[in-house]
Amino acid sequence: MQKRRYHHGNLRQTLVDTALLLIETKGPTGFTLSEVAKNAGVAPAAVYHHFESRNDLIAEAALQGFNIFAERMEKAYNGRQPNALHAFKAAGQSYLDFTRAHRGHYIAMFESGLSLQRSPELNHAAMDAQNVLHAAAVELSKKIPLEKRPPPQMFAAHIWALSHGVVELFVRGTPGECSPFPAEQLLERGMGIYLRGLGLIAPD
Amino acid sequence: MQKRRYHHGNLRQTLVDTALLLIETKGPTGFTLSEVAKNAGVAPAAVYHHFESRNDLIAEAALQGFNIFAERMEKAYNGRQPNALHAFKAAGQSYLDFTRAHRGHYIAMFESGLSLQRSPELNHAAMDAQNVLHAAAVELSKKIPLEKRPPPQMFAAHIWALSHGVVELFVRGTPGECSPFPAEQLLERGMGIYLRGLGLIAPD
DNA sequence: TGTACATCAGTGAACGCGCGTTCACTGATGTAC
DNA sequence: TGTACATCAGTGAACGCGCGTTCACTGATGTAC
Repeated sequence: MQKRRYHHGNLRQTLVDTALLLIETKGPTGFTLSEVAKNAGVAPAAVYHHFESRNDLIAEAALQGFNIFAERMEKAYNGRQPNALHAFKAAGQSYLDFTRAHRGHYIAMFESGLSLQRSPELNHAAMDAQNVLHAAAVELSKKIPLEKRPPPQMFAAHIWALSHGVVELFVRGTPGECSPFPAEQLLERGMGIYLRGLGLIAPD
Repeated sequence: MQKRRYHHGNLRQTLVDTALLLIETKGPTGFTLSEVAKNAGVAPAAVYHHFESRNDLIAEAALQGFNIFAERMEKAYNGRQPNALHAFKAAGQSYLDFTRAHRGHYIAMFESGLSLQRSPELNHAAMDAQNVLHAAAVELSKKIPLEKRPPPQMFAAHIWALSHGVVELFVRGTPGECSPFPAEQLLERGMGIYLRGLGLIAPD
């Protein structure tokens, strides 16, 4: 690491990364602007050259999170061609992977209490992520007989809710609960049972 | 309302109720001890005659929440005899009802970040609530052929996760998302599909 | 029934702290001529 | 190539604020005799 100069060069992203680290260890309310600045080796006031406020910094972290998230889902979905069913399940599992690999982002996105309406960019990024799952659901629902086909948005919502619930209850310590089963297995089998209920997997 | 006397008479519970109201409007981090005291018409220091700290007050709110929650689940489950399937679904739905009717409690329980291990009573109350669902799952799983029967704890976890996910994503404003469907319907149909996948509902 | 007194549940003023934010500033950089 | 200068990205000290908590206190209550 070369000697610090007066001009940092990449302070904005450094601040985001530092904030993410702090969020991971202290939660969205535990981290402070001053501490972010200190850990980045910079005066608190310097932050204001790059962000309007503390919340603006969190929002940027969340924004980057949604982008990474959408990208991962997309990749997971496209990678496992040609079987649409496998691809769909892979997209669900990537939800879990993401929360593990990007805890800070996840917290900023879903547990920091910031509104997705706070900026058009943020809202757009969130929608993008959601749309990957929607598109996958639309694709998959073509294989369900028309008369027993639920709206694709609905079963995308089911899978999302199941994934999110598994994460909140059994991955993150939120209620201090430890799972009786590994989260991956829990989600995998949950999705399996659900998809069988839709008639997408043979009853055995 | 009669004139306030020097001794309140029921301050402890009043403080809890006041805190719940504040939590509902401001979230678990937005409410302050001083404000609770003020809204209860009492000096901040008075709180310390009833609670050790701010967190202790939140924990009491959460404790009461788990008790109410367990009671409701129990009632929903027992009420709809004799059909075990209906009873199970009712228990799931009561999760949703509870979060609507007791938003403050719900937030204190699941979104305040306090550990369930902080006191044996709290932990016990949380377990009680969970056990209602477990017992229901055990009962219901008897109707599944042995070889395709998942551990009852697992499918209790699935239902819990699904309910929790629906609440977090589509009832509470957490990600600022508004649901494309009413939450009740979403959960109802989600559980339906899942239970069909288990072979507990005829494929129609 | 009346009095003395221990106990309890409040008061109100104050504290130390650390937060987010502002301010006038200064050092470094890039560009026009 | 050298100089003047506008612009940018930092500094560091200070601010006002409101928080959780503590303290010595006082008024009300209940009980023993």
